[in-house]
Amino acid sequence: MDYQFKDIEQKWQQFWADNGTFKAEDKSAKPKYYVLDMFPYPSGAGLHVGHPLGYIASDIFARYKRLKGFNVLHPMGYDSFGLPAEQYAIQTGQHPAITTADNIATYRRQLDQIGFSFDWSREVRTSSPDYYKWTQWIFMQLFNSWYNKDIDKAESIAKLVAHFEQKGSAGINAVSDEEILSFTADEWKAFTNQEQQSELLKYRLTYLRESTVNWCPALGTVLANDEVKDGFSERGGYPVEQKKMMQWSMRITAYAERLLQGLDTIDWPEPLKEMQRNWIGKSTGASVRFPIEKDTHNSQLITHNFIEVFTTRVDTIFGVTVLVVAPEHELVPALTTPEQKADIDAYITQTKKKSELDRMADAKTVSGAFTGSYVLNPLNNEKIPIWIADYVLAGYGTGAVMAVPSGDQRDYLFAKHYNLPIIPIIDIQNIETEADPTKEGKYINSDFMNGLDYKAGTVAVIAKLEAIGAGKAKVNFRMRDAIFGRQRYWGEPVPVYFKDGLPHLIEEKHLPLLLPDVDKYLPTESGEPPLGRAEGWKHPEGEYELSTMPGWAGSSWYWYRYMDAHNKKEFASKEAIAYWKDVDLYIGGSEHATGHLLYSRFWNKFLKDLDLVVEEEPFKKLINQGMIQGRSNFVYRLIDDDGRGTNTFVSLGLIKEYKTSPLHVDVNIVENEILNIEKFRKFRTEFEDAEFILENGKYICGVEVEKMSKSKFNVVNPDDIISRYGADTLRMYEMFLGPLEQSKPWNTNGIEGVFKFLRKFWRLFHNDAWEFSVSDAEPSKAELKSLHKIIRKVEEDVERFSFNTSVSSFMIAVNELTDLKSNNRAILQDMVIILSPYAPHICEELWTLLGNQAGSLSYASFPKFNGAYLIEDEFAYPISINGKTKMNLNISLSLELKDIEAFVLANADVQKYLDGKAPKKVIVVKGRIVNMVV
RNA sequence: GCUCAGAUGGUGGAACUGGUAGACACGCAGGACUUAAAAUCCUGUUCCCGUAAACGGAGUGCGGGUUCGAUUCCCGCUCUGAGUACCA
Repeated sequence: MDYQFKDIEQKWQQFWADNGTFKAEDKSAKPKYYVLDMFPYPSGAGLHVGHPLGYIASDIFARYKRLKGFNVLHPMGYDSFGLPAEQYAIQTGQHPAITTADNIATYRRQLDQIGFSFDWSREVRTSSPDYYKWTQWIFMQLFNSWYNKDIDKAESIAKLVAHFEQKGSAGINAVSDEEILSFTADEWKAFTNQEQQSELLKYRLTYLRESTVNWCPALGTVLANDEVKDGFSERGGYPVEQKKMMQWSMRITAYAERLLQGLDTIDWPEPLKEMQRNWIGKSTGASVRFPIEKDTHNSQLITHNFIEVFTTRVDTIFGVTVLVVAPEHELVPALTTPEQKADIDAYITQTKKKSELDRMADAKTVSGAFTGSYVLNPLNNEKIPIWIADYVLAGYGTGAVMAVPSGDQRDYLFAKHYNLPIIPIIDIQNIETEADPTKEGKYINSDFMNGLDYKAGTVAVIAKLEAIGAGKAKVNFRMRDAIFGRQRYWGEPVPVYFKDGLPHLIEEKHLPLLLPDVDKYLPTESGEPPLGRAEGWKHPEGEYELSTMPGWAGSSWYWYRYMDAHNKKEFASKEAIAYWKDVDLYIGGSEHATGHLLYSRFWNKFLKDLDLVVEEEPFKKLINQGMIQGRSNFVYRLIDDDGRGTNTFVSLGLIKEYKTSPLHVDVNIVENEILNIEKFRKFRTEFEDAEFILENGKYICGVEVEKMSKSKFNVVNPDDIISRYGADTLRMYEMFLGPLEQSKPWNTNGIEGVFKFLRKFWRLFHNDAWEFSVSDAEPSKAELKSLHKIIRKVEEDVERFSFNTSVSSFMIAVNELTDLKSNNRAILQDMVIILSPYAPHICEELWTLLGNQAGSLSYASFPKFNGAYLIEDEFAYPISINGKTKMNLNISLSLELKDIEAFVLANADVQKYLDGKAPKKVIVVKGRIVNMVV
């Protein structure tokens, strides 16, 4: 029979599902291997052809590892809480659970068609109560923990309480809020329960505090920093503003250093690690306290008598000529003198009006206002004016900087603009036109530092500041604690109720705290989140928390649930975690670099601190698959003399001769840039009687690479490809497209080649009448050579994730075997095993036709490479003169270098090239090349 | 601005530690089969000169360098893509 991909693929997909072929074993003598994909959010649009790219790669790898004798865990699930289902619910009233279930069904059908070897018995859905029970449980563990810096680990809050009871707050080195109390053991015991709980909240790893959040009025919710792009929400593109709110936060900053250090221990793409490093943003410097000049400030309002700054160049402290604080800085009202009040107020109003975008666009304009107050340089008591300016950010460091105009360009521009002094502090500094941030040279104008270099100077100045209590070395991180609440419906309820204004965990036995039904998915009239509408949803002791968890909650631990997906007692059993440990290979997009991938590492480290998991890092190796972009096609509509569009279309090569305007055309009616005119006439009714100006009898379309989207008519659906060519072709073609990690436009132009290859492979097993026919003869030398070449090549390629080159090699091997007219059973059976990770359906079929037990292919052994079959006794040496190849010469590989040289020089053709002259030098590299210099 | 990745035929791409640049595939051109088309098969296909072949020349973004030999290593530049940004 000819290659009937439809029947074959359906048959085997059914077989795998019925027989649980890919079920991973929890106990096995085989070594484990865990291959994970980033699970999808099941959107209503279904999968387009770009989505499966990573899944295909990981599936090939998983199948390959099974053949190599590993017990492979390769699961799939859905990140099914999220905004789109809720937006849809607001518009239609349909419960997000229903939308989500529908979408999941579509995804599942589409995924099944591609023939993935997922162990579906372990499927997880983050929106299922069986799952989010454990998300809530982990939240409770975070609530019950604090970070002990002395042992650099999270510990139970009970331990902290015990310490407070015995020794008070002395000796505690914790990551906490800034305003913590100092108390003795007796004072602690004298606190009311209320006071104690309020104090403990400042230590908990998940805590409640008023913070400035990214509020999106259009979405009615708070967004994380990584969900905001350029002042607009990533989803929907709505404006985002800053707002102060009581919010749940996660103390991820406690793990900043470990998150940074851990990057050196994992095999991830360097750009991705770099993004996390930048996001964590560690900078080493010093914090310095500048005492406020007593006479000038409004002493009634003052809360402390100094301004603290963070600087990475504390060595430049003698160059400070102005202290600049953020307009939002808490001391601004106190520092403003009556004479300057009008200026300051005007400036603050002006700043508030500017959106974040304006502020960025305005980066070059210098602006600011003088408060009228001064600080003193702690090292020489010089009076330094205090200004406010919006180039200083309230959210970074302390919201105040010591400006050194000679060393920092922004400070330089500021000083120039407002005529403030600029003091050079390094002998080789050139500050005529701009700041010079050099660290070379010796200090001048710097008191006791004069003559020292950067290293010695920094040490000296920090020592001095510490001695007088005005500063100390400090490490600062850019990363902020992560906001953990959303004012939305479709997320995990926070397992907390409020009593007397303080949060309390619900009892563990009452987990999961189920998401209640509501009449509408909108905020209440009083502005409470949608959960405020749930009737009778109340804890006996108080009101439940009304926000839900953010999208990243459920995805921050899901890889553990796959290890033991149905456990009712634990998020995963100790035994399962001890066996599967961590993810060996994780494939997904780089867009999660500073979101999911950072939060997951954070939760993992936390779970490790509690000895609930065994590895410090969750994902040993990570690969980013590239984005598949859309490839849009255009037709060119003729414009008439009045400037109106006509119903005539001009082929691409002729548009220079006419006046035309481009128009997106559905890529599914264009093949190799040639428009299918009949289908085009049916594309839209207005084109029914369209006319065409053709070239060579064809209409050629224009091409552009854009994002894949419905409005651009460039979405290619895997279902269409599969019904035309089959899943095996789709799988191989997606790999053939180019290197996995590279972004590339989708282009169906070459798919025929892959389809032809599979037919050619099928034909090796069949005679001219399409009857199955293989020979049991001894394989020939040439056949064995082809086979072992491909064995080695595929092993090398798969191990370095170079799937595109192995597809080429398969083509070469099949071309060679076709030329050899090979139908040798031994050879072809091994070929089937090697190809099966890429094209599993056709291989299963041929495997059974060869007489093997159905379904046993997935656990067959990958053929062993034997180099003996590849040994050659001759090599066609390229003979080059001055590096230019002139001819090839067959020479025995057993010859020594000297003999090769003699053999080459004795050759008549070589002599012709040399024109009778002796070469100056002859380079012979055995098995590679002969080069002569003349 | 900063950080990172990349630039190879008409197209997607290959060349793993410096050793025959353009594998494999698409497209295109010519041919076979066919009443015809589709499908299939064969041949050619980096560019330039040349009727074809032989022969010759150029050639991996640009300009230099190291080397017997550079797509690969080094220096400088241009362009493209991604991330990030008054981060003190």
